[in-house]
Amino acid sequence: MGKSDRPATLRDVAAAARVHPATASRALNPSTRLLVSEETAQRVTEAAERLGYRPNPVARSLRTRRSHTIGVIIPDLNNPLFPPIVRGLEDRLAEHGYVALIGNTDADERRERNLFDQMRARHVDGFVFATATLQSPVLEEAAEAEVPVVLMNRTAQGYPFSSVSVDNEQGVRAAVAHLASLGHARIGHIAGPQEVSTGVSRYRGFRDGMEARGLTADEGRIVYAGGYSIEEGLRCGRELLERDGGLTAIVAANDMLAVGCYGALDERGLTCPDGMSVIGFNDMPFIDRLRPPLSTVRFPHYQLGTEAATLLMERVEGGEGPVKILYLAPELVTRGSTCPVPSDAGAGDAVSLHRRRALTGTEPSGALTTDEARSNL
Amino acid sequence: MGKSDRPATLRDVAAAARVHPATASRALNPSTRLLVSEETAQRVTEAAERLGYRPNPVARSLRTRRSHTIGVIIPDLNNPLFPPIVRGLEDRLAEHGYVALIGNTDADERRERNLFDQMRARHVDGFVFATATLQSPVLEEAAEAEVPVVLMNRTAQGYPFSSVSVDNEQGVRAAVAHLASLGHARIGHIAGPQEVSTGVSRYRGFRDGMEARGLTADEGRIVYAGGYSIEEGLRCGRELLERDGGLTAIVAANDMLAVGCYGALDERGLTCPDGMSVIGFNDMPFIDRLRPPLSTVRFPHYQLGTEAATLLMERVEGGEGPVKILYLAPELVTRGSTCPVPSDAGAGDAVSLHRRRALTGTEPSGALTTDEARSNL
DNA sequence: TTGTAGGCGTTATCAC
DNA sequence: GTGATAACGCCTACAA
Repeated sequence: MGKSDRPATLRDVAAAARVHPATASRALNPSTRLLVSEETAQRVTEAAERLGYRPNPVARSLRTRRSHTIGVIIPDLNNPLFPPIVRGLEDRLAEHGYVALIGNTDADERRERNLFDQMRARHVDGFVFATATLQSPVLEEAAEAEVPVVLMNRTAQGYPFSSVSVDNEQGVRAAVAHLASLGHARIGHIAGPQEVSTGVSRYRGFRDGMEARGLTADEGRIVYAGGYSIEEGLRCGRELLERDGGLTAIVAANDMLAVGCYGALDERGLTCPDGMSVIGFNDMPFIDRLRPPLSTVRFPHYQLGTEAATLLMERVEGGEGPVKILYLAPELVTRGSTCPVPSDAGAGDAVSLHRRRALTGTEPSGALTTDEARSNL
Repeated sequence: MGKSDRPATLRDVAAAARVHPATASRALNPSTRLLVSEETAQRVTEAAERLGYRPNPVARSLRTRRSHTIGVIIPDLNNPLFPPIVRGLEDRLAEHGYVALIGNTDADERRERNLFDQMRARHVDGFVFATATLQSPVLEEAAEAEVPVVLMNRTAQGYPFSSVSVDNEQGVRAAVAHLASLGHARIGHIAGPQEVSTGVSRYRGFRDGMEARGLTADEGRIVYAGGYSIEEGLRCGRELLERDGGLTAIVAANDMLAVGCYGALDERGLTCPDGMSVIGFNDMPFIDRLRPPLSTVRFPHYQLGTEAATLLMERVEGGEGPVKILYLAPELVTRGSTCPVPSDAGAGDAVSLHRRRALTGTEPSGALTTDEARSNL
């Protein structure tokens, strides 16, 4: 180990190995090691070891214009969906020697712009955006600057960015099919914000899913949330219940909205699922411990992060290459928040309807799981 | 804005302002601006503005040996307790122009060591540790290296580090007092890991709280968790229930353990709170939505983060100064997981006991809150 | 008040 | 294969 209090520098190593610093640099750098004789390379490596040499990443960055740092911009780390995603991202980045700088926008465009500028100033080598909106000045700017970008969870069209997201249409179609198979016909939708891809595609999945079952997706039974928050879920849930229309089930565009919706049901004295079936999207951590455990659409959070990191690394390290649009398959998880429609309220006997569906084999596309085993751990 | 594709450098600004780069540097740097004439300072600032000049932080770091980066080492971002803490930390750091590098140890000492080394290699200006154990080689090393460190949430003695944590004893004493006032006498404890300060001090709070009420903290009613996980809570809960001993209430050293304990109750067919009162610690996000909503001990998560950041900034920017040990006050939050002991099981009528307490004014120290208003949002 | 010079630690580009 | 040199962009004694 280095005895002096100043950490060993490349010069020190070079001196100890009796070579020029440039040679030491070559010997220590995997990609240039072959330029130097095996013997001296050995000597240098040894000296480095002995002195406890650690390359100074700042100096290296200055020279190579690579910070080995990635900017990750998300709406809010407090949303339980993001921690596992971020961990996947960080773990995969770490394998490549990169670290993440996390920024929260709180869905504020100004904050997002600000974070982007700050991170650019810090010379990050690329960005992962989990905040894309359909029209986004920041993405525009990123495209112009030709900085490597990957979109995660949310997508945007018209940009030359790779992306990883979930097949939202399929997920919501499966959710609707599940409700339909339980006999529900009057199904409401708390739609996500329509300036965000997930909001749009889940809305589309809802309409398609209804249509596929011969049900009508009445606009009177759709309320649009301004954001994916519990508060908005509460507001929209209230509005749906006020409008009434004999709803027996609600498809929320994500779990946070579903949680808010639970609150609205409570206020009305309605119990879930007997009084109203509710289904969410994301299967975020702890959502299986609510009262009742929420039926929802799951996707692999951690993998969303790792895949995003991999796509970005391809861009950052590999240079040019095809833009990739990656979708992860969702999976319906049925829990306690959905049940057959009460026989007096539905358009027929739920159980027999259920049987009929099962017989005709019209089960929803997409995998289906129950997780009784998991729900108590 | 800069027209060339290469970002403007200090030289460019100097050239545009017709001064020497050194002068430009002085003019742009707040702390040296007074060394330059107001007129030229003006000219330089203007030129910088016009060229869209952004100082290169990498170059600056190389020169000043300051990365304006802080290493934050936590057990696991997936623990819902940490996101709000991390946000507080990041927000406060951002005010000082610093950013955080987050590292997760998963309670693995090797990973912690590794993260510490990686971050040191990246020349972070300081560390926040939320992973301190009573005997910690990494902290030892940090102390030797004289790198600024602040301990957060968990503390360790014998190190010259400032710390922010919660008055754990007081919190648990309040929890015990609450249970006692409900008539509980045979109270069990799922203790946290005893190599961590929170585990020890909450255990101590439990013993003291029992004693203060004239109750016995029987070791037979205490089980020690190996970590703050749901799994360990489940295991310890099972063990407590197997041992039996006529428990009517359980104090868990944190919310995760309490959640696991819920699972153990389920297995036994016990309902909470009638069959068993349970109380946790942390009031982590979403814990108020469990079935039943968990009574727990709350502390301000976000502020824990901001205070840690402030303490670290004092060290990093201010240099020497007194070590500060800061405690945040906890607050008991009573929800649906605690109720009076059933009259046939307890050592007397719960309600009358409750009344007696109320009359004699022996309420627990520490603030007490119920959050009916909050629980449904 | 401003300019000069040197260096932070590394690597790219020449020569030899 | 190795050495010399310069440069990445900035800051700061020191000199003028």
